Amino acid sequence: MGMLVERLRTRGWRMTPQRRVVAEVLEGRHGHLTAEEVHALARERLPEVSLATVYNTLNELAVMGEVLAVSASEGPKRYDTNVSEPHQHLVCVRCQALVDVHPVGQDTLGLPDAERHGYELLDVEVVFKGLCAECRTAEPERAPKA
Amino acid sequence: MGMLVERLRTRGWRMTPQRRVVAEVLEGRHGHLTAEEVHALARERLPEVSLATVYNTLNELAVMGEVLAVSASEGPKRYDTNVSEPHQHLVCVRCQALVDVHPVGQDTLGLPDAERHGYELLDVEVVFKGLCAECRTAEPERAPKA
DNA sequence: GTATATGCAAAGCATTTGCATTAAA
DNA sequence: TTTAATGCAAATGCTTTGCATATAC
Repeated sequence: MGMLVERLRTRGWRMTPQRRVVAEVLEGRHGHLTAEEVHALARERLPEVSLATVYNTLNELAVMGEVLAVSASEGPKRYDTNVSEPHQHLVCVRCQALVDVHPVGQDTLGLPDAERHGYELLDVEVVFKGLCAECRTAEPERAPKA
Repeated sequence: MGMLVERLRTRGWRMTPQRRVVAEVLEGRHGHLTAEEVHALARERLPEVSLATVYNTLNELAVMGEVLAVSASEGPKRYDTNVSEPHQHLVCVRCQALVDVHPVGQDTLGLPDAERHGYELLDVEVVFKGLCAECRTAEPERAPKA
């Protein structure tokens, strides 16, 4: 059984079959799944699990910092299980395929005081946009990829 | 009358009262308005204009590059009229107040080949997240600000 | 036993769309 | 006169919520 499930239980998270199965799906696949995809995979193991519960669980995991909700400008949110390693995203503008890229230009993290407008700076989100290899050649539309 | 309206007409854009009024609202206010806000302001001048038309018009302007659709992770899209000057955004995570900040760490625009995963790079979006001055002190929730 | 999670179905929000009507060119 | 834009209301896609039931602790 996964470390994620352990960690959550020790934090006093009430463990149910539904929550366990969601945690296991996330732990198994390191990807960028949508709520629907998590739901589909969770159902393979536990057919009764509802989409509402998947959403609730993903939101809780996000609050606990165990998962990162990535909102591409198009389409549904993706849930990123890679929370330990700092990274950024590269998204295909055509098919929404998403990959992790690793910090280059970390210096962007600094915004000079003169540019802070009184804000307390918490984070920077950097999203690279492009066309993935398949979309550079293909004509027809494709389904999004994790 | 604004230069925006002129420019659009010379590009062969069919000019209607609705479109003109939307263009004028955008030109008057340099801000980051939502579609609803644009609609409200447009109605002050032309009460019959519909929300659907505002959406259609904003989308067309975005395709023409006259406006930039900014999707904050929370809430509706903001339409940014500042398209000439390269800049980035700083968003309050609490009230969604949004300000422009000016390119620092432009070098982020480069993603080394080794990190490109076969993608053709088109753009980078950099969004700084923080707490605005008001939210740093205030307790109660506030309405979003342009 | 009690607090909390679940499933369902309905509501929500932002946005798009179909279609008959109207108006710009 | 032709081609395209409008308004409306309904449909869409994603996500949240209310509430009665079920269940982990």
